[in-house]
Amino acid sequence: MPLNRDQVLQEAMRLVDDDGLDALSLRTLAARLGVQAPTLYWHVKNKAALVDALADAIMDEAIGAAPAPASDAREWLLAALGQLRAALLRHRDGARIVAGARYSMRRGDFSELAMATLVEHGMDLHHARLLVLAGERYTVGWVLEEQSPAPDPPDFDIDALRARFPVVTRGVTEYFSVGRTADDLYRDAARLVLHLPDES
Amino acid sequence: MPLNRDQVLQEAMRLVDDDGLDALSLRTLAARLGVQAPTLYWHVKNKAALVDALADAIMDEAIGAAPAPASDAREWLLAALGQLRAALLRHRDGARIVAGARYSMRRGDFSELAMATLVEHGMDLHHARLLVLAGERYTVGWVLEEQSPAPDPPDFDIDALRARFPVVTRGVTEYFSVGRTADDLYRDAARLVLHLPDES
DNA sequence: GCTCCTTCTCTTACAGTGTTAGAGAGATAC
DNA sequence: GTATCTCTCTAACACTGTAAGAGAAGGAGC
Repeated sequence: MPLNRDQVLQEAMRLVDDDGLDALSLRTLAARLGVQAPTLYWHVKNKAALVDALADAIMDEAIGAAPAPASDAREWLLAALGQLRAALLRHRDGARIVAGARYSMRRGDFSELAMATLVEHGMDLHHARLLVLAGERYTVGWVLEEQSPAPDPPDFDIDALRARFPVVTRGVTEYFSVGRTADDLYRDAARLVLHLPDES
Repeated sequence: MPLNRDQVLQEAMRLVDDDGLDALSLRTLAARLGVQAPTLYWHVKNKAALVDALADAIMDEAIGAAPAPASDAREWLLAALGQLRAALLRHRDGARIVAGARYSMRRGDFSELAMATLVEHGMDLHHARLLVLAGERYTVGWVLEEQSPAPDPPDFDIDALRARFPVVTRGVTEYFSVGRTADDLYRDAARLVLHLPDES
């Protein structure tokens, strides 16, 4: 049975999940599919289009996981953005893939869904747009940072950091000292962005 | 007179500004400096370190342009983030460069400056941290999107977009129909993120 | 003057990348 | 039985980052 496009995309996603976006080469992908590299060009226009398709797949997960309309518009948006973050985090380099996508209609689909839902809840168009734009870009920027690999020991001198960034390190220890998690941090900052009442 | 590291970085930045990050190869950079590619390894550890240095340079511009302490803490942060955005926009692919930097102390310097200023203004540590984190990541995510090249005509069918994204396109036309600019959009959304009173 | 050492640039080479051109196998349609 | 379509192949090109090591130029110490 011949190879098909879906298998290519699926295996590409697996490769990225395993070894990261930088490890995605057409030759190694082809090898995992038991095929030669140029064969992939039958199923996919080029590498950029392949990565765009991965971005679409990730955004599809986010859209599919979007919550049902809730009582409060802003709470709904927070939940939707939380699902976006979860979809990005689910795949290694997910934020980089989505942020780097050239032509992704799914990005627009997510915005459309979010704005339409807010407007349905009675929010005016102007505020819905600002809120969705801010929320999306905040979230992508956030996960981009979350997924960027931590420096290794030689460059990671905790004492030097404490000396150079006293206020920041105090803020970090203050935040996490009471058992809060990285998820809490995203959510707390997101609530701030979306003008939702403090919860912690 | 021998080449030195600063000239390498300066020319690398010029190359990126001219032709984009994807056009930055050690061979073309070397050619512009009248030198062979491996020579660059004397001045720079490797290409990743070179890009990190570019990120540092961009962040230095942002830090150097940070405003003097103002009367209102949040207004100050808005101005500082505006300068961050300006520094990113000043260089082609600036946001990609900064977002992709592996080991940049300057990122921390910016956060430290921002948080320290907010705390000096009397804001409590907890809120300063959330606000700075949200503001920075929002801004980087924003400019990342701003700098991603627009699709070319074949893929850019305005009518198809209007049909697929009715609410979004209505929002876009509503916003820009009264003469507002892309700068306004960033600022309006940023004021929302930072809980500053609406200005437009 | 001579030697040593440091600083900087060179040539050569390697293994890997995305991508194109075009040949060819295998099934299907007429 | 021939033509067509679908899919995979081989071979090659131009390019990438990077390593190894030779060699030129200049100053330091004697």
